[in-house]
Amino acid sequence: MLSLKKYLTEGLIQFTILLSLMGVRVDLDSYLPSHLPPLHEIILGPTSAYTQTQFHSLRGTTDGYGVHPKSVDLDHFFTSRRLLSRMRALDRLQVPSTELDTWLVHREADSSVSSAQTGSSLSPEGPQDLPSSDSSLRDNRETEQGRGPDELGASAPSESSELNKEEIDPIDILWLQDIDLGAGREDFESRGHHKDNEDIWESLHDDPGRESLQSRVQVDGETGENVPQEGQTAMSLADCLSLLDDTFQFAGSSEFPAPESQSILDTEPGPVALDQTDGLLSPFLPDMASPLDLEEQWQDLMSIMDMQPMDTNSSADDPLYLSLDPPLQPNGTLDAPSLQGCAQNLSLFTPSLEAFPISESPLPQLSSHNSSDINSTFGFTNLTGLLFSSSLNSTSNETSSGSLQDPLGGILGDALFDEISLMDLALEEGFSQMQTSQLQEELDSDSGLSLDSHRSPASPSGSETSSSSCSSSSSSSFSEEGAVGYSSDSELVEADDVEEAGGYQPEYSKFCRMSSQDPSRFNRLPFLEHVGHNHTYNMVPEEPEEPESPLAGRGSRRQSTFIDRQAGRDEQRARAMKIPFSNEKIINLPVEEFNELLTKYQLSEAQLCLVRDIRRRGKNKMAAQNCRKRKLDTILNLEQEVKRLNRERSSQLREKGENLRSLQRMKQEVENLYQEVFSQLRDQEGRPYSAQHYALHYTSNGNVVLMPRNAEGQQQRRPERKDRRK
DNA sequence: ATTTGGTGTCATAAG
DNA sequence: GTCTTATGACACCAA
Repeated sequence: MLSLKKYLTEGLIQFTILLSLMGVRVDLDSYLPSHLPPLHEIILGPTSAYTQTQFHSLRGTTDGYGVHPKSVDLDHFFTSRRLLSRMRALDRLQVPSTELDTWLVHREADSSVSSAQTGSSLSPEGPQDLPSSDSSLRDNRETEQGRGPDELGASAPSESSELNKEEIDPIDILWLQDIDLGAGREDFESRGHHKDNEDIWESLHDDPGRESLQSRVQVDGETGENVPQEGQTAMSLADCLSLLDDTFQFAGSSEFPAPESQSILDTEPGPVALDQTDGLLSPFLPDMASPLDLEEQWQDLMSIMDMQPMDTNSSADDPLYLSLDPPLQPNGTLDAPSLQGCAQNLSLFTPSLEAFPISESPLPQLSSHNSSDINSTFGFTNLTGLLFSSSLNSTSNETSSGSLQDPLGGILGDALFDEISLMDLALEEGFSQMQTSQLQEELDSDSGLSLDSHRSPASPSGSETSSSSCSSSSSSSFSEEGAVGYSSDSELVEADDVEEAGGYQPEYSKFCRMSSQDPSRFNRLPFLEHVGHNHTYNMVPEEPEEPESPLAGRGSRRQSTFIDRQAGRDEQRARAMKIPFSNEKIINLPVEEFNELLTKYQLSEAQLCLVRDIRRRGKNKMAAQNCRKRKLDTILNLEQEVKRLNRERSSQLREKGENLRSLQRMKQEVENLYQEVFSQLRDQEGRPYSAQHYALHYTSNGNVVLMPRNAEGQQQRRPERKDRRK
């Protein structure tokens, strides 16, 4: 019975995987036996991300920053923060986070990319932004899903949620492996993709005057070279390339002023031909006699793109032309149906495309970027350059290895992924530098962090006036905030924040406790007033000139010090010197009123000196309190800034990983299309072309040219050669 | 006995 | 020149 259950469970899981292949999401957890872990744990293994830790409750507030360091609840808060800081210290490690469920799946696909994301995207997010475990989990997932399409900038289908994509991801890997093993080919051939492709093609080329598959077949039939799939495949390749070029908008790149997509693919209707020419180069040029740097390669490519149509010049050594006419709009852009058709076409050759809504979600997002954004985001030249250089590398390897079945295979297999890895590294470093500089800038520029901003004379002077005005009527307002005279930005912010202000106010009252020695606060309390005025005999004499109280020293030292602290030494001195007005007035009166007060009474020199000292010390005491509070606020602001930057960093790392993955998928599709086209090309004798000696190249007018590899090196330097089309 | 944080005070610079 | 404010440094105290 148990084995039967197990069998059924495994079958359910496998069935779910199959359903996910078809884009159907099945929640199998509800069907699983209760003793089994959830399905995602069965598939992915148990993750700490799903372990609901109650560390959120360690913070009473949203993130704990509302708690002032001087809060009476500070022990509790710092305990929480210590735990959290430990978790943050695990930045590079696996930190429990609800985001893990997204990235652990990708780890299998490309560990190089996702590992960095996993480490970095976790630490600052997760616990800090989670007010409670339950709601945080839900919120995070919501934000994750809600943010996903936005970050992709895509009109992603609603059913292709983030989770769906992640579920399909490993399946896509299996698909790719099947393709590599040749299994996928027969598979989708057996599915009758020919017919589908033809349908798609016909739908895209409903006008008989345009290039149709049949016409291509006819032309190909003349030479006896091509089968109908070639045209479709070639069109798919062209569409895909146009998509890529459209997507990345290489034309706008100052570094690599690539031609616009329509310049590449804008082909007037004409007979499809596998012409022979000798003069064209291609970004796919695999064989490079001499290694050129990317700039030179691009110049060559540009010269090719700018070539005018060539005059026909048939020769035995000329490379073959394969004219491709992608369904372009009059303006040269691909309309939505074209995209759809391209996606479907692509999906026929690369079933993984069905798994990834690449034509819908990533591409529009990427196309929204301008070239500088792309460069800044990816930190590399462009896809064409990548393909170019990578194909070069792969070809150079091919000549030695002899395996030329996959001219672009090196792109994904070695060179491109290496470059992506390097790019990732460079991005990582650049990002860190950028973030460091950004942090520096913000620390320098942020007024909330600048001490100078707090040196605004407004608040102290305002406090001075307010307290002085209050002091004229009563002494009640001295120890109020206005008397302290410091109001920081963070204070205002936290006061505005309902969640965070709660912890701050008690602290502020505690902070105000620092002014408990102030006479006004002292006088506000009747019993303390009584102590302050009537128990001076407990005062321990501190200054020799002050007359000793006859009862001094009689009380316990502890009691005297307590009273001393409560009353204030200056207060005691003032009483000892029989100063006829309160210390509060001495300290807080404006200088004019203070001088007027001094002139009102006939004071001795010692009394005058004491009064001035009291005033100086009192003001300095408040200044010191303000200064310390300002320091604390600065520390708090810095801490919040660090937290914000950590969140920003993880978000950008996550976005970078998504972009890299979508780029890799696009490259994979291009490579698949290339292989598809190349493998179906036939020479006059009906034999397939050897990848060792021939390679497909891409021209500016949308043609794909089959060129001998040995001629490429020669023609690389002859970009002025004119295009020839039949 | 030592450490640590809070507080007051002084000295000094700057506005 | 005076007053006020800010701040580093130091000492004291209590936990």
